[in-house]
Amino acid sequence: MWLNYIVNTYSFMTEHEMNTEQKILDAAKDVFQQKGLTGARMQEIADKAGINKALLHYYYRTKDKLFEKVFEIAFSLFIPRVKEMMGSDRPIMEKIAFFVDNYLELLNKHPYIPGFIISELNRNPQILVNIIEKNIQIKQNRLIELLDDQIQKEVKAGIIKPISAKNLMTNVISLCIFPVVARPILQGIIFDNNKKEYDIFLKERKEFVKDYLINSIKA
Amino acid sequence: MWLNYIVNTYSFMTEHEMNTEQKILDAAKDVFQQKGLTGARMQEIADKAGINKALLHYYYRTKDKLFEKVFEIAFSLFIPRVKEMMGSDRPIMEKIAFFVDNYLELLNKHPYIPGFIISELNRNPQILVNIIEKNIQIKQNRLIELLDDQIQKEVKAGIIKPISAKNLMTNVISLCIFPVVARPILQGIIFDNNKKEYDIFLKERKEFVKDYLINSIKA
DNA sequence: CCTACCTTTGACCAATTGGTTAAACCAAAC
DNA sequence: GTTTGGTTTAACCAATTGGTCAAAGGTAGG
Repeated sequence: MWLNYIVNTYSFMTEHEMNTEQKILDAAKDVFQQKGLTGARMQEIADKAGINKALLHYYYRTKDKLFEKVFEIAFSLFIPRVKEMMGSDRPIMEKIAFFVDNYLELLNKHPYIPGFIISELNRNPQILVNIIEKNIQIKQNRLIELLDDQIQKEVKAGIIKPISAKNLMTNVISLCIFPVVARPILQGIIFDNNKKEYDIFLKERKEFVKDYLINSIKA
Repeated sequence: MWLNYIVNTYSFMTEHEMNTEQKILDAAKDVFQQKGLTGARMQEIADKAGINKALLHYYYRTKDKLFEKVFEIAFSLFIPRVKEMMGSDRPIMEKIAFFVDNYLELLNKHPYIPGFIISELNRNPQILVNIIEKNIQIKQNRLIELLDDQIQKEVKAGIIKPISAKNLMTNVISLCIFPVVARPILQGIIFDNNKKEYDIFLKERKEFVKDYLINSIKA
């Protein structure tokens, strides 16, 4: 089970219903992630969930509704986490170390979700607007402002070099996610398509990225 | 015209043919880029090219063949460029500055191509194998080895801090491409979906990334 | 047992989609 | 002006696909 989302949301359901719905979401997540909204087939999702196709439409009336749910779950697993991790009151350098550690672990557990989010969001940016409308606490402007206050204080205190919160956040996230999202290219071009070598590379990069980021801002 | 690829490849063609074929490739590029292989419709490509759908199949027998062509053109615009730019015999820091300048300019001209490549490659990594088979000079292992030699020399000479070529390349590429590829997310979450602000951010980031990368490796 | 309600299914449908074909078109060669 | 070759089109087709529906299955309460 990739997320006990449903368990929390619909705790009044019977065990049977929960299992079917969970099986559907699991299957849908796999298929949508690999083939995208337009490439996925309801029949394939039904097969993978071990149910009839009509039952799929019984639980989620349309393909779009099912997709929306899957996307929302994937999104809520990766994005709000940023806020949690960067919102504490520790020094910047500790925050970065903590973030890199945790985010790379999360990425290791769910390597296809960021690519899925990015792909589908590029295809239809409107999804994000809907999600943000539904889910107000996702807005992170305030986080960026607060983070920037903290950073500028630490800059003035001579702890770190001058940098904006937006640039720092972008750097941190880029260095964490891109090597996972662009794996086929980097593995193919730089690593001659050697999967094992790339796995090792990613594993070793965990410590590297942390040190690199911290050293790059240390005053 | 997004690329005079055809002109070079099929220079024996009449002007008329060239125009039709170019119109097809232009339209196909737009549609494939926005909707992906599975989301694109041959009818839409034909409409956008101002021709009949049957004519599309006259030039490119199948959707897959047309897609392959478009993908290959997009790919060859972005990937071999890395080799060109990193293959000179200048010092590492100059190479990085040159690369960032040129790549960010290229990205500004074709912001949707990297996302397109990454999306489709995640969906079907086999494409890359085919392209590399066809196009031997794309293999860049040798480049990485040479680059690593140069780096280790400069490290020993006390010019830059210790780093591997693979990590350095990954960092440079990540910091350049990710903010463009993940624009919908970053713009939505960090910039409250303010398109203009994000444009400014990307523009200002050009100098920032260059300085950041160089300072991060300077001994 | 039976009623009532939710779940599950097989059969079916209308619309879409990639692809084909035969005929029309058109420019250059003779 | 007619033949010849590639180019363009309208009409058509078979297969796929998201979605529906009526009926069957199953289960808890009376």
